[in-house]
Amino acid sequence: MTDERRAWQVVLESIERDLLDGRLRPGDHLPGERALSADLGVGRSSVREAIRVLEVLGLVRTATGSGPTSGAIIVALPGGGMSALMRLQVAATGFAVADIVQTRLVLETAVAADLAGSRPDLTASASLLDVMESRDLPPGDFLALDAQFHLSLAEASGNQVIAATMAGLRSSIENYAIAGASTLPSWSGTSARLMREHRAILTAIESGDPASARGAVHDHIAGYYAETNLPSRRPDETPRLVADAAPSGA
Amino acid sequence: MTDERRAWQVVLESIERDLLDGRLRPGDHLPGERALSADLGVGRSSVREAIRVLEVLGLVRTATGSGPTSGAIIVALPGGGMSALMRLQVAATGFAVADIVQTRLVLETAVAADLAGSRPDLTASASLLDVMESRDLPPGDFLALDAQFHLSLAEASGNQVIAATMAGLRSSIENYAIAGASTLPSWSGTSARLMREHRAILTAIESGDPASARGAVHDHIAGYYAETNLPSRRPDETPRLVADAAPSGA
DNA sequence: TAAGCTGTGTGGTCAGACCACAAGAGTCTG
DNA sequence: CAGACTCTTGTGGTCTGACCACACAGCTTA
Repeated sequence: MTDERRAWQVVLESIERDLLDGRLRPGDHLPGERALSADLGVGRSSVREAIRVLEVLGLVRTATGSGPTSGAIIVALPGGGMSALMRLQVAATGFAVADIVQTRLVLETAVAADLAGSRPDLTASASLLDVMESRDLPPGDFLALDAQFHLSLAEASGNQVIAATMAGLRSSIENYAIAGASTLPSWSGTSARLMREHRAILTAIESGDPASARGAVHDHIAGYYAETNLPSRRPDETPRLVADAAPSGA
Repeated sequence: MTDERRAWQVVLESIERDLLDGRLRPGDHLPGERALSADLGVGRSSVREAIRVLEVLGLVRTATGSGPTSGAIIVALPGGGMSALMRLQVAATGFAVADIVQTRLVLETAVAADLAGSRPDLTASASLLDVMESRDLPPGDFLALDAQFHLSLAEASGNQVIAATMAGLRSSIENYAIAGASTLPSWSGTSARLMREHRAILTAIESGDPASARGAVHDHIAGYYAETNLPSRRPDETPRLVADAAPSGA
């Protein structure tokens, strides 16, 4: 009964320890799969399962071939993992869409208020708006730029955690946002309103008024989702009663 | 050049589609690994890599043996995956501890303000405080209960996304919180203060005053981390310049 | 009837074999 | 000598087949 941990968890823990102790840093290569397998005394398939987890979590990037860009490299890109996690949780009804939207409201209003207090450089955000306003875009393209705009505000705030979380929240309900666009009475009218609201958000931030920045963001997000009638939860769902031990996770 | 996607991504996408289309719901069993392998035309090892990802993300639970509790079962427990993701991102310096704390502030103050407005049942939270005050606890045990208390508030708000995110944020800096405790001049003094602040938070919520609830939570969280001088970022870190394509994630 | 045993199907793991790929070393050619 | 070419090497990606430990279901046995 030794070996309480699965073999792949041994690999994951070994890599996590190397990260915490500074033996592995972003940009470094992981040892090859065969070498890790031999070092840790586990099969190569177990090593691969651990690396797969790290890849989905946005911690490593893998590439075949030879040379300095090949192999598994530590990258620490939080966005990808957050998006995958939240999208799948929404798919499995672990997350309700309404909760996602509410969380967006909390985070984005906080970001806007923070930016209004610090007056950062928002040229990147503004140029995104220029692109959106330059020509008529189909809903999919428009919403993609819209997402980029919101993300750019989070990045301007300098908080990587909030930025990554927002990216994940957004991508998890991307399908709902796009599907909702097709139910609108007038896409051109809605998109015009969204663009006005975007400008209003920037104006409020640049005027240094946290309260009005917060309000502008709130109305912008809440307005779109109210207008598109997104599902609060799967209608055919029975009350969730899934109670079980959480996986020991990494 | 067909087969743009890796084999394990094919499996992941298939399962995600089944979830979205309602063919798989929480509580259901996944087909066996060998069956999935045959159905999708990929090797069993690729199926296992996909399932491993789902397990770490908190979407499935696997068990050996036979019978209704064995196999891979959809569970949709967001907490575990969020914790693993954030802990590893912190380990890889993708997330700065200061950003984690700031995000906690944003989310938890919002939760407190929300609770103050809705007057929910907080007996679970209160009984946790009773336990914490019943006897002198070592820092580790105390902080574990402290985390549970904060989580219970998020759960009382009913927002699963915020609750899961808070759990992940908290666990990602658990080590820092515990390490910080040992640097305190007087643990008993600090813990007494923390307990007072916990009661103050509950009182503010129950009095229905969002602003003071928000303030109480803010001071509580910010105070502890200011007192423990947690690292803002690894000191030996060069400016991060890791730019790379994000893994296509699931 | 009740206790024990065995069959069967599950995930967990390993070993080995290929493949495609990309860089670098070495070779050939002008 | 410089450039283009070829081959070697090492990487991750995948598949196959083989075990193991485990847990339940049903049968066998006392």
